[in-house]
Amino acid sequence: MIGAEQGVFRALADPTRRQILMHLSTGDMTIAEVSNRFEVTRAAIKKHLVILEEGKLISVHTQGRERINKLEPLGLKSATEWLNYFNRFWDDKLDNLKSAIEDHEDTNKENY
Amino acid sequence: MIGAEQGVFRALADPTRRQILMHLSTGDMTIAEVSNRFEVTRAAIKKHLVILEEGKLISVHTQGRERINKLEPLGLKSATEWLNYFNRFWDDKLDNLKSAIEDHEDTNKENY
DNA sequence: AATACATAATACCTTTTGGTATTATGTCAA
DNA sequence: TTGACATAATACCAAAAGGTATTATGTATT
Repeated sequence: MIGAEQGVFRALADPTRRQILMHLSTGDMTIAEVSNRFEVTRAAIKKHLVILEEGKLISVHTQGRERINKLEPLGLKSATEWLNYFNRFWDDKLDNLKSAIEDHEDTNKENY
Repeated sequence: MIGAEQGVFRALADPTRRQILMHLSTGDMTIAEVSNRFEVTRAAIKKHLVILEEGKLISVHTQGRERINKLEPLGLKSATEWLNYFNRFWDDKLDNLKSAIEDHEDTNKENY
């Protein structure tokens, strides 16, 4: 539960990086191919790719003079698990509320 | 699918803020109660709480001279949904892989 | 070997972020 | 009403983030 997710949440914090992940979900791309899909410089995109790599959300494979960037969806696991803690928490609250309502209904019935 | 999740991802990017959410999952707290659980200043915690509020992950209710901070787990919904896109994506890849293997096995059988 | 090309590395700039310290405001309680 | 207390607001600082421009490096291609 504790703390290996920092790199992932940091990587996801920037909208450009989230869009890069979306693009990479349609197929592997070189830096040039990624940056063609954005207005910013290739250098800026490269920085984003490094941060995504540090967060283990993508892997990079050198192929001649090109570097292929590949999505690693399993890298999102720690973030997903962290969020699930709260989703469970919320579900429990709803269950408790439901039980409380049912109990109340039962109580009412007893009054008749 | 597109873009209301920025506030949430921004809020989740800081480890102190994620810890605050964890603490609030055990019960509502005033600013003082939250900041007692951290080394940093009350003012710093207050700033984090504002960002969490902007991301709709908590709500704040004034009660006399105190302000009660309350977790809003539903605020995590957009982030969860965003991540689910990739979880689905990953599941599909696994399914495809599985089909491919099964197809290959079938092909092999046909050869006997 | 020479040149073009994809990427890396460096330097630099501006804005945002996370933090402290200090002062102000509003509310409770004697 | 006056003092104590919880929070707000402001000013300020250092570091990190996001970006550009420029130069360097390594790989293909001719």
